[in-house]
Amino acid sequence: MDLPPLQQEFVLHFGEMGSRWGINRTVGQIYALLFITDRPLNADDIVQALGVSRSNVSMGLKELQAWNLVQHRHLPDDRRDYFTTPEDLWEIVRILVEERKKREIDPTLSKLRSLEMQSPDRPQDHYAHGRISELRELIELLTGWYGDMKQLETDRLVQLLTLGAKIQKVVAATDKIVTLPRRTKLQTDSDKA
Amino acid sequence: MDLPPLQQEFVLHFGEMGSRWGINRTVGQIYALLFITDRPLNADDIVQALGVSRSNVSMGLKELQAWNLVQHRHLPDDRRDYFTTPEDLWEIVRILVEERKKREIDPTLSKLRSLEMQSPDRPQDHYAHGRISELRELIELLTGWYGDMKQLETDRLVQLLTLGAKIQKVVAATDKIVTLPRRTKLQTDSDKA
DNA sequence: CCGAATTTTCAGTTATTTCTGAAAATAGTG
DNA sequence: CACTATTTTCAGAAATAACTGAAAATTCGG
Repeated sequence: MDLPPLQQEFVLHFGEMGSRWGINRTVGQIYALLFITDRPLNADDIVQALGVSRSNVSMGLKELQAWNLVQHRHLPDDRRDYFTTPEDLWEIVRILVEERKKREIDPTLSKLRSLEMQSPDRPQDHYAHGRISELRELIELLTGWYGDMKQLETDRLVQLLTLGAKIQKVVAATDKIVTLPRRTKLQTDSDKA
Repeated sequence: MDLPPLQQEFVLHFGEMGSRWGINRTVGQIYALLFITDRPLNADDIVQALGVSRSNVSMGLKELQAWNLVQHRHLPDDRRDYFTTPEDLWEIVRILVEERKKREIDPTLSKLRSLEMQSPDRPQDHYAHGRISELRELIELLTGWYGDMKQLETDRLVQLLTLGAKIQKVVAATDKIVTLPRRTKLQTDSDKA
């Protein structure tokens, strides 16, 4: 690998982290490299920086493009493809979450719903059925919330995140003023009590 | 695999999903099985249900224990170890997030901070330095928010999630009343404008 | 402390994923 | 359309991860 120390350590770290998230090491490294580099890079720049094969880079870029995680550029008087990451970190977060949802959450929700439909309530499936419903409800609650949050402009989102727990007081204060939607059926501590 | 259809399909699905998240398929299957089963299971029950080797189950359970994801039980007049998942789904979510944070986010934060320290501002590192700071700030904001949220009782949390985007109106309404903490340095749309 | 029941470990095997070089495909230029 | 630059594909090699059976370790009742 042919990179200055700061960049190298960064790239290696995200290569490692990537592999814990089911992302292959090289793909993680390519992304990290694009992320900390000031200008668009072409495939050969990446080959040189990371010391992996040209074909590996090609496959890695293809993967990143499938995830919408890199932007494609062309420089004047240069036929080669150049790549960058979005400047805006929040944009990156949004894309990551959105793609992950599309690939993992949505199919899981379909599967859970289909499982609830089929198998018309055999007694030995009772418990499993219940757990599947609970899980589906939980995921629906979380994805519903996410759907709301993703509409927000970055400014508002940062504001909410910064508020943190204080939000609770705001809500508590306005509890009786604002009309709350009906509660879900998810079991909560107070249900048990 | 020796399971009724509903259970089998559920278990297979989460085995698959697991592998996309860097969790090995068998571990995912074991957890899914414990999750939809009404009673604690011992290792041999799992061997029988999933059709994998005893040693594989032993290693899988060890992994799940390291992640705090299973509860350990003993039944009277039985020396074998029995395992279950928490009844409360929210508890499972909390554990998952907490462990993931411990293993992935916290080390990443340390790494980013250490990178910011070292390499005393060589000009060619300027951009990388900036990106690293931005990323660190973003992660700090998110983990700070998470730290706040995890304090909340399930009830309150569900309430907030259910409010969803409406929360924004509440905040907007009380914007001038509640004292907001200082804004972070993360770039936002309005900074650019 | 002995022996049976149970769990864990681990070296070797198998399966899966990643990576490479070479060849094929594609795209741009004159 | 031919030529060159560039990217993509893909079969096989290399690396990694998962899985197994057998043996070792542990636990517990007597």
